[in-house]
Amino acid sequence: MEKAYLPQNVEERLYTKWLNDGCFAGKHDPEKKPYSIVIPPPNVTGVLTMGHVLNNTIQDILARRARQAGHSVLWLPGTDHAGIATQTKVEQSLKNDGRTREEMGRENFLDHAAMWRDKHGGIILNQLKKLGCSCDWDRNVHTLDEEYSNSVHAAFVKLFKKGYIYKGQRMVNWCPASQTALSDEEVVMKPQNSILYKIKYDIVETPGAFLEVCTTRPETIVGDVALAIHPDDPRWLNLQGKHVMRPINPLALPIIADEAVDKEFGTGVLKITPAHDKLDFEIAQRHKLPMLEILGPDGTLNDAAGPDFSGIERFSARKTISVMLKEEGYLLEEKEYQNNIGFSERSDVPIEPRLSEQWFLKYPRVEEAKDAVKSGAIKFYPQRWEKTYLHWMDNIKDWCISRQLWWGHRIPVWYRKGKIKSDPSNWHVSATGPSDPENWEQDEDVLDTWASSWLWPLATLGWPDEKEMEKKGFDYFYPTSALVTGPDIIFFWVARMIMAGLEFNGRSYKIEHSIPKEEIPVRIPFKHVYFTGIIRDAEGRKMSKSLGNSPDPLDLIDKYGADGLRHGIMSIAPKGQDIRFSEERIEQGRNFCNKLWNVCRFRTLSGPVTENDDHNAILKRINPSYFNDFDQAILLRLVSTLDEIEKFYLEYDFNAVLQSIYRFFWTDFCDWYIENSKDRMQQEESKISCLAVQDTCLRQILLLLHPFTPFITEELWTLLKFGWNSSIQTVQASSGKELLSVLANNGVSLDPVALREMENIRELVTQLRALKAERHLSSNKDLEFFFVSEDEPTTVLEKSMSSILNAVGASSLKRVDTAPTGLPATVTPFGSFYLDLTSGIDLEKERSRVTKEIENLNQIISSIELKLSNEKFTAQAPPEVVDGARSQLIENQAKLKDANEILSSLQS
RNA sequence: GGACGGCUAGCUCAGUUGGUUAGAGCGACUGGUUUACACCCAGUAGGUCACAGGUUCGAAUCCUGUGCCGUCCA
Repeated sequence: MEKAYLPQNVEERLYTKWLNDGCFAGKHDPEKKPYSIVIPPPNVTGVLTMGHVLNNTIQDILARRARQAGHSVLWLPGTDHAGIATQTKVEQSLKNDGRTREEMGRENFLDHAAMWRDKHGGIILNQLKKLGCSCDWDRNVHTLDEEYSNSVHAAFVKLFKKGYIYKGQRMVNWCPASQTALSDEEVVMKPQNSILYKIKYDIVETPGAFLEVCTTRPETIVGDVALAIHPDDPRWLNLQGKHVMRPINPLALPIIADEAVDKEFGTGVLKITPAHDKLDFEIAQRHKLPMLEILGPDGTLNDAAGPDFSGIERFSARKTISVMLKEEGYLLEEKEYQNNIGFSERSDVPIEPRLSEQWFLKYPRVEEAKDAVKSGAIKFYPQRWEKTYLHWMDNIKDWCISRQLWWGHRIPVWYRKGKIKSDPSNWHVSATGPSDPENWEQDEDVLDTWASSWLWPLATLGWPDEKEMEKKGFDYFYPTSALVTGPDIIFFWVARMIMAGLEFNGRSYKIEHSIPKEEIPVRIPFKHVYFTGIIRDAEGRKMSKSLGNSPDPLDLIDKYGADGLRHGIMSIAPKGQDIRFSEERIEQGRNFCNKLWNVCRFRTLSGPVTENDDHNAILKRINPSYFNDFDQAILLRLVSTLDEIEKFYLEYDFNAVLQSIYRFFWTDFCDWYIENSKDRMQQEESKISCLAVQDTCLRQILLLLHPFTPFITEELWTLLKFGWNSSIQTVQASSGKELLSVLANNGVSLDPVALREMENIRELVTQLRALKAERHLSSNKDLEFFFVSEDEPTTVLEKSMSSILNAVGASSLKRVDTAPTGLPATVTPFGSFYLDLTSGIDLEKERSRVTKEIENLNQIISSIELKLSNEKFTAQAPPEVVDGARSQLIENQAKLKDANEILSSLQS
């Protein structure tokens, strides 16, 4: 074996082997329990980010652990088409060649975009392979695949027939950059430093009188159709029936009263621009006011804004108009004002509320979707995200699902040529289209990408095609076991998938029928949702391309290995908390792998590994006559570690799992057990037995680690011959109970007392090492210690003497009747130990050290005494706590006595 | 404005229904080529558990309030 672990020698070779062996195929196997996960589909043209690394490592851990547990596992991979993002990129590349999509035409553009996708797409899938992800690649799905598209269309048609999809002229969030409508969820509110303009509107009927109106958007004045005031406002009575003159493009506008006006804002008078503001639109509808549209789709003012402004971009129009108002004396005041403006999530430009004709979806199964989570049919980890989910569900509004794009699923609605489009009797709605296509034209719009990916767990398993569902094992794998995703898409995706699952799954699809409660658990798309944290940089900022603070995971894999990266990222990912990334942690992941490699290497150097191929074969080599406290203690720790880890997995507490493995492996096994084994390797019989215990531990360690670090564990599994020609992938770590019973079957029983004794020995060794280290004698192995002890702890000591001497680096521990004077000493669970030094002792320094220890003990003792003297404590606290305090008092008093004796031995 | 999360050692974080002397890793410092591992080993220092009240025999942990940081919603 190499002296250091070299992942590049292992990872690619093993991954290829796994693929060739078909280890990751999700098969319908009635003998096994199913376990399934669908990947949150990344953007097909995206590249791997640290967020993906975290998210997919977790999924791989779940998949691999389930495989080890004997489940038939399906981890279904795929990508989505990311409508706006991809189209924007493709259009940008066209623009660089001096072309536009409009001049290419829809068909050509889509061909071009598909080619572009095939060229740049799928990179991320190969990156996931590098990371070791055990996806069933043969099942890879893309949202624009024909089959997937069929299910998107089928869902649309079903919902349309049910009356849940409708077309309407509504206020929508318009993105002037991508020139499409967006859903409410795609709008990000940002606080902005704006200017609040106070503008004078002359009252037509009363010359010289005027109203003051405040607005941050003076450019919309040319779209004003009225002014509004609250009916409770006392001024309203005087103004009833009167008109004001619009200061730009002069026109007499009515003054109206509406309860929606905020009396507190500005002057309490609101200008009504119905085509460009949500509230104004509602008010205008109530008062039957005209809709005056003054902005075009690209955010420039149009002809309706008048010849002075037509063609001017919205923000320069704002300047132009405010200057005009000022010059003409209509601008009364300008002041700085902070308000929230909606920005397009994609293009990062302010969205424009715009009146347009769009397709909307009334969400199905809202109540059932809430119930599914409330009742625990779907569990969120951490649970607190339920609140966020339910709050959104409580305030749910119809979803604008049409997008003015070409890249996506075209809406399956056709209009009869030459007839009025707005009349539904001229519509054809079907997944396959009309039989006489020459007489129809299809709707120009495509669906929101989320309106395709909300079907992900259904459609990837073949829904709604019965044959495909059968082939893909729908009934076997659905509902999926767990979903791993970020809380940032809880509305976009998680909530919508739940509703889609409830709506579409089930053979008994009936229109307008509510779901019986008992059907909820079979219709839901997943049982558990695990929300990861968001990866931030060392300063706590989100990782982004523009900041350049995101490391390339592939570079990290080259540097530290995929296992190192996986281990590192999992070690810094606390449950449900955001994660501060630091490369040092990944380095530690690599170091961990190297440590594992080396301890296994040491194992191969210590003796043959020929009898390792099954658990019993290993345990049979344990010889009870050479089975000592060290063996007892490490196996007891192994048992408790196995139990602990099982518990942590149930809570999806991966961080705790890893910590638990780390402590057992590094501290208990390497630092104590292996170190103390070295002594026992001298004799053949004790060596054989000791190596059997080592192998027992290593075997479980590899099994436990395999989900986290699949490559190195598989490699070592083979090198230590734990499986006769078989992979680690389908072998499960024992539970504590199982291990105890299999040990018992092989004549090994464990006594918990050993663990306590081992703790005492550890404390002794540590103390003696410290005594040496403080005097820079740690490399000196010929030192002797004297010790004074009142009771007879020596059996424990004698039993482990050579290991202790080895660990401390001493030639002997000699019991003496009277304390030697003038020697550095320490109090241990086995009495006072004196370091035998003939020279170089600084008595003053020794005294101050012991004095400090005495002070510390006194403090502890007095606090326990205080506690015990409190009658309420002894009466009310649980007896075991009181007893604990008492025995602790005795222990510390004994230590104090020893320490005092040591101090007096140091008086010259 | 509302909701949620965080504040524990220099840094990153554990700390399970309140119960012994609050832990780990990294970093710092000291020493070390001991039959695997310097990607390592041994040891040392380092904490008013954000702050203020309260409940309790007992609070990092429960309650109330305040402050700061972050996220989401309006």
